[in-house]
Amino acid sequence: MPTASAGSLTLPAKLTGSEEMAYDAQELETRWQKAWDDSGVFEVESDSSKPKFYCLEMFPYPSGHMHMGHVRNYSIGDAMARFQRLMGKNVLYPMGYDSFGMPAENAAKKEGGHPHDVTHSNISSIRSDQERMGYSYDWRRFLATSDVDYYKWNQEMFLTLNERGLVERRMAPVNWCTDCDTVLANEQVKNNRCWRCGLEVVQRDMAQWFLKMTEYSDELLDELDNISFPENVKAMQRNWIGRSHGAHIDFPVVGSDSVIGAFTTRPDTIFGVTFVTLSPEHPLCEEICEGTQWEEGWSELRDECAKMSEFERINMLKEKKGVFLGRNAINPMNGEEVPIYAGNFVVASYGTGAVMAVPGHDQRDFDFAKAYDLEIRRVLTKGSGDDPNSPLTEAFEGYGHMVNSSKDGFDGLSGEDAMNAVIEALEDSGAGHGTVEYRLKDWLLSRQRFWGTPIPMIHCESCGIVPVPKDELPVELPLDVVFSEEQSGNPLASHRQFIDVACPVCGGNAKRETDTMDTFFDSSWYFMRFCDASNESQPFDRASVDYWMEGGVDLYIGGIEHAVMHLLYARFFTKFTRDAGMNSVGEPFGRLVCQGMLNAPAPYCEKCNSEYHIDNFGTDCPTCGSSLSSRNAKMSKSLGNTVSPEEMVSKFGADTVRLFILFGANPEAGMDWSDSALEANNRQISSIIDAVVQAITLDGSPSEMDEWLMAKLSRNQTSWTEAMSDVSLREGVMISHFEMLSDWSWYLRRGGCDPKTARHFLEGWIPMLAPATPHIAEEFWLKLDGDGLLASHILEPVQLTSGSDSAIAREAYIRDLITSGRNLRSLAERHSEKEITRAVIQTAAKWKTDMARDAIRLNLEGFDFKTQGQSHVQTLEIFQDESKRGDVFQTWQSITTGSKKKRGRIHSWSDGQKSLISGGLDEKAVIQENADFIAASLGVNTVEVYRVGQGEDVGGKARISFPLEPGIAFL
RNA sequence: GCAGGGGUACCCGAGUGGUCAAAGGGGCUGGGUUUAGGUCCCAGUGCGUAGUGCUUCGCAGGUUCGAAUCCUGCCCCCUGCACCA
Repeated sequence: MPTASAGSLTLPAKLTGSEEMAYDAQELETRWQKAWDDSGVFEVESDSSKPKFYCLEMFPYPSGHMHMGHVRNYSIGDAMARFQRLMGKNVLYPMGYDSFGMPAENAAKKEGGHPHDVTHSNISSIRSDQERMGYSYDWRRFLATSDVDYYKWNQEMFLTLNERGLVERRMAPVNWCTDCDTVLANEQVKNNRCWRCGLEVVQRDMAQWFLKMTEYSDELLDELDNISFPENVKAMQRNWIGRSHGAHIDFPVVGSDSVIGAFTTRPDTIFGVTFVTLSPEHPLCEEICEGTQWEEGWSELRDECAKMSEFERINMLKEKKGVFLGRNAINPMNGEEVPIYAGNFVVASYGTGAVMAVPGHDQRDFDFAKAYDLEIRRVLTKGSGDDPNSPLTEAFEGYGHMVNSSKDGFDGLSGEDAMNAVIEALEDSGAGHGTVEYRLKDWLLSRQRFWGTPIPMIHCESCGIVPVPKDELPVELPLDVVFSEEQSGNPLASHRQFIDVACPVCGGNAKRETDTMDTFFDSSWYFMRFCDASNESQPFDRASVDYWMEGGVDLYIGGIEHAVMHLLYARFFTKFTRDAGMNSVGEPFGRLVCQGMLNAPAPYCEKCNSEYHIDNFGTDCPTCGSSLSSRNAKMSKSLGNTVSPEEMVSKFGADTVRLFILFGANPEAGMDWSDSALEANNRQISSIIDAVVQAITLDGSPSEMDEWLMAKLSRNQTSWTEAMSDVSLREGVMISHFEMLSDWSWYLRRGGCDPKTARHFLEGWIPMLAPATPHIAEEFWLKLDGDGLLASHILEPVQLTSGSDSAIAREAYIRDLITSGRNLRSLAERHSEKEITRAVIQTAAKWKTDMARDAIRLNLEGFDFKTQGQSHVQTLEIFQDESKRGDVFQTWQSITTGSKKKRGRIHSWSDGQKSLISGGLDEKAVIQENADFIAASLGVNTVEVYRVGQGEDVGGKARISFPLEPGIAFL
């Protein structure tokens, strides 16, 4: 038996009925973890003969320990990886660490030592937490981005980017975080605050390294239509890239050679321009007003805007403010002179930092014009009834027909036509052209920090900036660097041995670049490295990446916080490497799933509408003093409502934690932590163990329940496979861990006891338990004497047999009978003076079931009951009996067309019910055979059953009896 | 303001045209088990009723033989972006 590697067993191989499986989760789980590890069962290689599945989680930053958010992320991924292996896929499921970055550097500063050591001890601790959860990673593909084995390829990729003209060093106003002592990329600034530390960023002019991501703007945007990302992530990326189509229009400055270039998305409003607005920082401002009476006003405005952060400018300044700059500009379409203003609402960094102002058709310009008494001109009408000369009370921003054009050939045009006509005219006169603007900026890559990949560039006194030759890589981070709290800035900058270098071109004195790369560079291609993680001659082999990443990573799971940053950079990298001939992939992630928040109870004050740290449980609100209630809030350190995975695992075992996480909510949904629910899941596992032990030790003979059980297994497998394939893990787990168990219970309750059936059932069921709870599943597999490790087992779906539908329908019939019997019994009790002891069941008269069968057949043939039903029913033999005519009509109607409120039964019967009727189910016989069970379920001593007419019409129930709905009288 | 996602029973939450008075879980109620509590098991949980009924899925209309599900308008909530020209 290949399972020998599992070591000593908790249980004897053969169980007797009374024995219970001692569930020692700690022992059992670590034993199987070791068995999986020893067998190397999760190690994979490219294999073009098998369909592949690349399952990946956003790799973690190695802070001290794994937290619940990680557990959720990886439990989802592991369930999917294990599921896909069961489906016969070649599954790549790797794990690594995003280990460069500030926290390690800060820790080193605080505690002394080197970030390298801090990082490595963190990695081993988080890795052992992951191993304890039983995640099925191919650990041979382990990588840590701060290892030189990895970051040397960062440097090579950087040089490749440089070769392809995608690297640029330029002076630019950049976002600077004083707390982190470094610049930040646009994507890393949220509400003008640093994404990591939350401090407000300031603007500085610095020479920095940029990656020209904007070269891929269009593809990054357009390809969003073809990939399976959640809509909100797509929306965020679209928003971020911010493509707008429009025109660039040149407005010459009167009495000067200068020209103001303005971008507009609405060239159709060109004739409505009554002034031009520049951002106060615009270089032309000074030139225009220098030495005039207007200069002072402008410099005041500029200083006022500069003092404020961008955040304040947006939120505090509701009022439009501007100053005239003393000169006019010429509208190139009509030669009209319009005044030039500087305005506080014009953003320097978007478009050209200059706006052609059309107050009639732009609300901001309208407000500005009102404040400064400028002309508001209508050049579009809403419709035919709209008077082109009536004054506007607000800007009309929609599309409309051009009017009041001071040039022929434009009035009457609207929308696209109008815009195209204007663009064409501008292009003819050379005063402008159609163009596209993007909100996306190039990626600011350099960081003034130590713990990152050194940028492989050299500053030579005579040759300028020179790339490090590829064969001289890596440029290693020195280990002999001293960190201390007093020291700020990058210690590389004062490390002589690192800095001083000979120029690779001329051999003269040169200095190394001391900036390091943004750590998002590391995570922009790690998923490709995983495909070929031990390659020593290149970042990755093209064939490996093409195999594993065809169609992208099949499932990528992580948090929504990376919707713009990481996901956009990774997409850019995949496109650049494709164009560099390193792969043919193009899009990195085929399907992205963003897991929801994990919440846990925290003290909550309804009055103040805020949550407090859990230390406040049992006290009054620290703000207002009213009593605190409890509410679920995002698990966070600040609220202290985090739950330690280690503690939960040591208490309940990894399987319980995994089951709870997966059953608690679907991956995308938010999820509330609940101790009682966790315990309930732990009990569910115990119930499953009991059921499996019982199934293994079953001792009896076959019955008609066997077919039912196998039919249910088959159906459940089908719906389970569907749910799991779709990453609807909650639904999947509900089937595998709840419905399967309740089917088994029903089987037993109904007298099923065949060991052979039980074994077949377990062979189908146990693999379904593995994705969520792999350890107990593996243990069951061993107990069942299954073939090899369950971890490498491929599930053969159970085939439906011909009688499946009716077996299931038959049991459903009994269930329905009991359910309605129970309801009726409580009614009967009110009408009965003595205690109820027996039930008399009358099944429908033969003519009724014949009629039902007839109707089902006719319905299949496309018979039109509405028009032909009446005449058809009159041809029936039973109709000739005059005393029954009313009843016959009514029954026919109930079966076929139904009443106003209730549909005909041919529409409401399930396929199984129809097959019972068509197959001539003998209801009386079914009830008779199961009389004891039914009697017990209905709480009566005896059940009598006969067909209407074959016995006394007890309680007048014959009237009510209907096919599949017998009349029941309680006595 | 723009974009995306939502509003389902006491609560959470599944449900995209008929098999829906609506899965599952929690809570609550009753019964069993127990010395008791807890656990566990069974049942109930819109109203009505010795039965085929009535009323519900944010609000108001509409399409349909039939709507929680499709369409239109409105209200409210969450998330992201935002004087982006």
